[in-house]
Amino acid sequence: MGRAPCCDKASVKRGPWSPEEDELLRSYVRSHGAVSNWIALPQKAGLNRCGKSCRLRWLNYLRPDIKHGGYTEQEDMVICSLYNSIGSRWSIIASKLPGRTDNDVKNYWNTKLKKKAMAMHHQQQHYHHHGTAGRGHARAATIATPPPAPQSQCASYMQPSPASASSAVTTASGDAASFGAMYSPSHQAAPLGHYNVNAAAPLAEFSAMPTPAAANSWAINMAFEDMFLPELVGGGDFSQADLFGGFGASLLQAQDSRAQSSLQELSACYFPNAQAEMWAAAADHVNVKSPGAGLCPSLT
DNA sequence: AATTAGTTCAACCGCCAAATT
DNA sequence: TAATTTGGCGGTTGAACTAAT
Repeated sequence: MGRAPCCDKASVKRGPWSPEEDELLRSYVRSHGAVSNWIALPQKAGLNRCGKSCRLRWLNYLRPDIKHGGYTEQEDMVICSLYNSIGSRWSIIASKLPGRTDNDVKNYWNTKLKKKAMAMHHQQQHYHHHGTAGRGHARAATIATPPPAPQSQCASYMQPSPASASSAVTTASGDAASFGAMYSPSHQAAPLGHYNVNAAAPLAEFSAMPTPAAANSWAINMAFEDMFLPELVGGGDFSQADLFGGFGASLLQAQDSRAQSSLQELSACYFPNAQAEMWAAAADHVNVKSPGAGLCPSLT
């Protein structure tokens, strides 16, 4: 037997909210401050709605500091960077974007940004297939090839990671794995901008970010892989496919202890449960000490 | 002008973990 | 300690809207 529903779904109103309902909820929160019990709120506020629905409406729409639409290039970069690093942890990603909600970021990614990134990837694939004849490996081509014109330059930086070249993209982990596998940091070039996921301050942690005036589009003016947290992964190859799939072996072979600890810290932050098992298994093969489980303090 | 296809996004669903009883 | 309640999250859905034919 499952748990009891939080409300009687047959009797509460569902679907789009009316302006009157919005006002009831808004005025209740305004007069009572932070809501401690959303389940009890509908009755107190005079709303015929499920408490969870009220909470969602407030958090995703009625909160006064919410921003809708109009995503900036900087925000795009934050989302792509974090998605590549941690996958679809929308609440964490949204927490780094002031005024954005997890639902909004998720929708934005699913409807627009993902396509944008995929298009860039295909563009890059086309460049390597047709513009670098005779070269066997995409990465080698990038290193050997001077930066071409802007549009092609974008493509040239879009490198599938070595891990993704084999079966990584077909992992059952879905978009996070495949996208991460496609777009991973593969060199330690000085980044135009990068994001410190562990920083408490949202957006401000970007350094030397191109301004909108200087950069009409990050897709063109920024090396895509530079967005992907080189400081956290020690500058080495690191992909979502590694994280979800062959996690232990390839990562733990890294000789740089600083890189190892960064990787451990990152994975411990976001995958505390699965991560403990993986490190335990990996420890059989490599002499690496497992970090403690639990979220990073900076993320909580 | 009518129809179809594609896109967007608010809202819901179901699960999980923490808090409470 | 176990059972229950609640908050929070990510995935999914479907109505509304827009563009294409």
